[in-house]
Amino acid sequence: MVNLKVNYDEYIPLRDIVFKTLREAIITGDLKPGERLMEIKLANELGVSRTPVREAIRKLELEGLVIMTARKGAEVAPINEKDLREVLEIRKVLESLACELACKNVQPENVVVFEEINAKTEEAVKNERIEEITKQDVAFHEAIYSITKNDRLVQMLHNLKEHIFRYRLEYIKDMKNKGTIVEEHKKIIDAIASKNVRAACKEIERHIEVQEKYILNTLIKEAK
Amino acid sequence: MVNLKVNYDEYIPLRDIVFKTLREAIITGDLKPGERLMEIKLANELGVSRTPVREAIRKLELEGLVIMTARKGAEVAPINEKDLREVLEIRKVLESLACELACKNVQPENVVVFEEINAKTEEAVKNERIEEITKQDVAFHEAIYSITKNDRLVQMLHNLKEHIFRYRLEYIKDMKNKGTIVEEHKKIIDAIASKNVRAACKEIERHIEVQEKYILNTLIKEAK
DNA sequence: CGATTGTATATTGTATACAGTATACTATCT
DNA sequence: AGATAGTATACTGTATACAATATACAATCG
Repeated sequence: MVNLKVNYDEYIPLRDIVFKTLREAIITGDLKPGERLMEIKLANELGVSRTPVREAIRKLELEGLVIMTARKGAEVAPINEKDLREVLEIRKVLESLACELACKNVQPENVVVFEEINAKTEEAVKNERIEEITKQDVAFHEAIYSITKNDRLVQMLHNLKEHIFRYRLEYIKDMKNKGTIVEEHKKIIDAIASKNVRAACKEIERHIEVQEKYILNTLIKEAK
Repeated sequence: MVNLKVNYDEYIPLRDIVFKTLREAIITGDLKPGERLMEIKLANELGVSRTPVREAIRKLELEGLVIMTARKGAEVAPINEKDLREVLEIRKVLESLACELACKNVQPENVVVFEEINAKTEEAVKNERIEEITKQDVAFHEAIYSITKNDRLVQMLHNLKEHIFRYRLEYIKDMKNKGTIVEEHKKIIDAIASKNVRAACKEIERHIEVQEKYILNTLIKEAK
């Protein structure tokens, strides 16, 4: 018999496509903070009916990317310093937990992967390829997540990272800090490789704090 | 002029009512793990149309309380040891963060509130009033959250706690551990009152670990 | 001219209708 | 009898229709 498995993952409901599309638009800033999300308009633009749009908005609401006002509708959640601080405060302890779990589960082959990613990051930094730096940075953190064996944690970190992205796109353009990323990642890799939980947590927290500082600088600059 | 503020919070969309109703039903076990959530059936039972039911399900999906299968529908997420461990692992670090922030922000009057709640808990334990113990336990943790000044953290902890509730209802009935709650809370209060971050974190983590142990015991017993 | 009311329009909230797929059951064939 | 195909039914996915409310603008009154 031929292996003709009907791939169930193949079918993606419109609501999920709309959800991802809108989320992407919010994260990239295509939809600006405060901008209203009008169902009919979005439906027309996306070529679907209101139903999938509404369902997508419900999810965005729970993710905190849009704010609902009863009978008025949804608007893109504002970004501000308080929000950023809150998210990073949480992300810091969750990334730290991820590192702790990574220390417990790490295998030699994982370390190889970490180092490969970091080599690519270094390369990207040399060539000043910002897109690539971002991509590899994400890949690095994902690689850590993947060995935590805590699916819910991974999901939550994904979610938080998307929020950060709303800010980070600006920050990453600031090339001043690009050199330190590689070094910071190196320290984290070493700590995890040697299963040094304390050091790993310390380094990842510092790593996030560095980010925080740069992003806040950018925010303040923009406000001026 | 008369103060006739039209309370905007007064109006609650059906989808939110349905959402809360279904969530409650899942948490209390009224809707059992694995049970299918059929839209028409639920709509009829609740006396609404499918639309608000669907939107509520979308939110439950993102909260992880229901699992979607494309074109088949939603079913109540199963509860199992892995899920519980994952949630508690996360909750531990987030509660710990909450305590850390509480240490930073705590005022004398907050401590008074903590102690009042714990006195009520002790009273409830004496009278073996399980409902009341649960209520006061929740109030205690909420009281800590309320001084963290991190709204997103509070929201996430709320969410996690609801998941735990699916398990805890069983565990709290096990009266063996009821005595220790008051002591544990006392230690946490003292640590926060003296702004001893390290001790507060240690105690809250231990507090959650105790819970975890009891819940897991209950789960294993039930599996038999 | 400013304030207020009335009215039209836009938008959300909710219900319903229609289309397509999955599931269960029955009938048929071997 | 067991397997397969056919068919009816149930349910989700999507679109649309209708109702209620918010918003903006014009008309009216003082």
